[in-house]
Amino acid sequence: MTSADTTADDQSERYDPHTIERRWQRVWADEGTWEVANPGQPGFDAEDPKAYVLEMLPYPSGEPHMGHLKVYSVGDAIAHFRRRHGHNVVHPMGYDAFGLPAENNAIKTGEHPRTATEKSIAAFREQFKSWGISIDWTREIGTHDPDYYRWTQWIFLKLYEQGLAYRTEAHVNWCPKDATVLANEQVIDGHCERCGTLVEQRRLEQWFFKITDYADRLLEDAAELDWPENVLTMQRNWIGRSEGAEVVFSCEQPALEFPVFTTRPETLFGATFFVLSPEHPEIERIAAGTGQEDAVRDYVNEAARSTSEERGAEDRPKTGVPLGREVVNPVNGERIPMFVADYVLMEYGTGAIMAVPAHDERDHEFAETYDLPIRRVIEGDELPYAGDGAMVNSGRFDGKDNREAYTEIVAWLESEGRGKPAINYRLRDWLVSRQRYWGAPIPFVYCDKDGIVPVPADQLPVLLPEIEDYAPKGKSPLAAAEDWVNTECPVCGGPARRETDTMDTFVDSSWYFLRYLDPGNEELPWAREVADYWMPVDQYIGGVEHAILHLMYARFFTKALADMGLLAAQEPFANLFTQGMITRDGAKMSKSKGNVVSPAEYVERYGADAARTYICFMAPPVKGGDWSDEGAEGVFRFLARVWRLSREVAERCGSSAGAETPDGASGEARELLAKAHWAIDKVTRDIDPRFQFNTAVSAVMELVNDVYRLKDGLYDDPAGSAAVRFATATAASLLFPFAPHLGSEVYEQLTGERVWEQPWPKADPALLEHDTYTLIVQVNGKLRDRIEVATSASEEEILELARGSEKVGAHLDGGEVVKEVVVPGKLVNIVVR
RNA sequence: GCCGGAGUGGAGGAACGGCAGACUCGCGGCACUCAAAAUGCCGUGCCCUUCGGGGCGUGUGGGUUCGAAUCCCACCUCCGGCACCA
Repeated sequence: MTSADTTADDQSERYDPHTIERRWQRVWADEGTWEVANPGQPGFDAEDPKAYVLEMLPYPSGEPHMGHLKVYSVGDAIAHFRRRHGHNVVHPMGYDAFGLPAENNAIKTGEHPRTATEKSIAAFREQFKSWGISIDWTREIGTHDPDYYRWTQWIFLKLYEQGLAYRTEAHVNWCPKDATVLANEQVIDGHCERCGTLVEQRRLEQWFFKITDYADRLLEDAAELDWPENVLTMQRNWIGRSEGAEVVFSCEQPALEFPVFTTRPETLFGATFFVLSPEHPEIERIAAGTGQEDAVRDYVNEAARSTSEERGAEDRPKTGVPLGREVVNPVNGERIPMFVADYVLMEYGTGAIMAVPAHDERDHEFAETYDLPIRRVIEGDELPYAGDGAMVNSGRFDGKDNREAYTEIVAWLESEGRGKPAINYRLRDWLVSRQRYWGAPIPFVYCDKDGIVPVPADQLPVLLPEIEDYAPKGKSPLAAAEDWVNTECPVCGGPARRETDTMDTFVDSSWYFLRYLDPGNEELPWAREVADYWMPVDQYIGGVEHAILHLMYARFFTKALADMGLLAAQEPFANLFTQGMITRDGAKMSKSKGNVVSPAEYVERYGADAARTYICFMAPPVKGGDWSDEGAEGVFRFLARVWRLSREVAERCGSSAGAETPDGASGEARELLAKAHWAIDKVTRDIDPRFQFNTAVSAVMELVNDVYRLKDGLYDDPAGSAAVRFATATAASLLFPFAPHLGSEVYEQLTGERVWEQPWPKADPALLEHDTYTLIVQVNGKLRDRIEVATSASEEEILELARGSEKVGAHLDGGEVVKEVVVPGKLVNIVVR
């Protein structure tokens, strides 16, 4: 179309999302429509039930992408839905503003991470507002704000008081490119989660949070959560609880005891050798004086050099070196040789294992390689055999079932003081130190006299110093800020040095949902009565990529904070919804593939309502969805169709106040009202328990299609006209959670009312019932006829009608009727032979 | 290897064990128009058809059932998670 074709008059007749969207956004901003009061504040209504609707907070980098549009579109629909069900809804927004990308940018360009971050925040905020998301903006936070990280530091100190934060030297994952340590959770296949660089092992003094103390509670309480099963499974696997026994092997020369963890204590008689991890602290002592010193040292050094990926490689042959010593098997006094081998990990169990080659695949492989004895102790398939069976070669346990032997052997070990039942976890403590600039400083100082000293709470926040050079040098860039580093000890007043590491940004996001509730509180991170009113989050929405990291850390924090008496909630997120990823041409959107669709571009072209509604319509939100420009445009056309309908209906039917279901309709008017109530019922059920927004939107499309189909025959009759107006207003009302601007516009046009102030419509059961229905008639399970029958018809009557059908008769074909199945309200199936 | 999830038209996707393919896109047709766009309406799984209808169809092969996309078993493919955790 050329501009010459467009007259001024045409313009006013065209659906113009920008005008409509700006108009309503201004109303909501001016009136503070989405602001909600806390307990004790004016306007707070204790009578209403509460709902905390929360999407995962965004990391502000550049501009929002489609994933953001999706998560906030989904969350906003829920927030609107709950509000119109009479809930006090808190729906806040903030920014996970510390982190590496801003800092890496600073290294490249010299731009302060704060400047870049705040630029991004401004862009995010502006776009979120242009999307019309119903956020209470008075609660906005940024985790990089000293008013926020002051409390992150405060919580760190609280954890320290409780013994849940500690500093120790440990083998840690080190990313040479980012020049920082990483948590186990941030190492993917031996590579840095962020930059993909191969991770190295280093031994460093680091801060940890003792999440392992909560392993059992994190595991048990997961059962109570209304979360997707796959997320719960991932968390269970990550915690990796295994039950077994600790068994003590002793070494005579040098005199040492070696506890090992095993899940198969009943195979103890099959232990034919013993293996230590290369990182085991006693290695050198054991090998000393055996003539194996050099070989062992070489092996240990080699293991230290190799990366965790090399060591973890799938088909890597087992290697090891004899230590030249023996340990004694406590069940039979047998001496078995000791080895050092890198298939034993120092981080799990005790860093030592008893090797049972007959019943463990790895031990078997090692025994084959080094020609070590293999002794079967459980009958069964070929070796290595990991199943159950009767015990053999196990002294007085022979012939017993292995499960039974398990219990008896553990009991016997315990009575002898050589073992006990034990539980091991895969979960490790959370390493939180980062040798980077752009994060919350860890609030401690080191004093020669007083050691590790927490910064007193009244001296918080420990502000990030301004520095010149952000480039990592193997220690934190903060170390260069001499004036800042050198301080005085809070205990003795003597000279002391500040901790120069900053916190993992997952610490920031482990409690943000609490700060939203009381963001202005200067005395405490939140007032307990406020948190206890709102918590837990009733509906949390975000990507499944945070199934382990963020969601586990936030659960841990919540439990720890509850244990300190700061909170009643034991779990942060009662319900979790994980949205699927939006792809383009079947592939993840990425700059390198050049298939990125930016929300801003689309919103500019078709409006926020169309963008949001399309996101909800393209696929069930839990699944991914492939972005198609044509499909998106189709939704825009649908919204325009609604808008045009609304103009026409307002003109033809008038815009009387309210949207009550008109009484006394019959014929097509009644049919339309019934359709409207069907849509109410369908949309309501699709939104709430099902999160099937795509079928909810399609139900509204069906309703609108029916209005178009029937309207011309109804305008002239008052009852018909009322039905058309009601159906159209209902469509707007049901569309509102997805397309809030257009929903508001149309609803106001037809009723004079504000849709968000109206309760969510309720389907009238009387209108969901029909006088007749289409009976399906099958012969041998195949559809042969459809008959319109009265809803009131009895089974006998239905059967009579079915038998009487000509089409059915043609298929009975003289066969013998052996069975007739009648499902009233649905179908008849006649079985012939 | 282990643990999840998913395979339905040309595409995205619908379908409490009971009409397979709602809704949308795309495509075809009609109306409006000088014409086009926009809009409105109709059609659109595949094959056969005497136009009444008939056959086949939800990854593959079996099974349960009056009846299976849906439940069960085996297999294939794809996606996600974990992976030397003793």
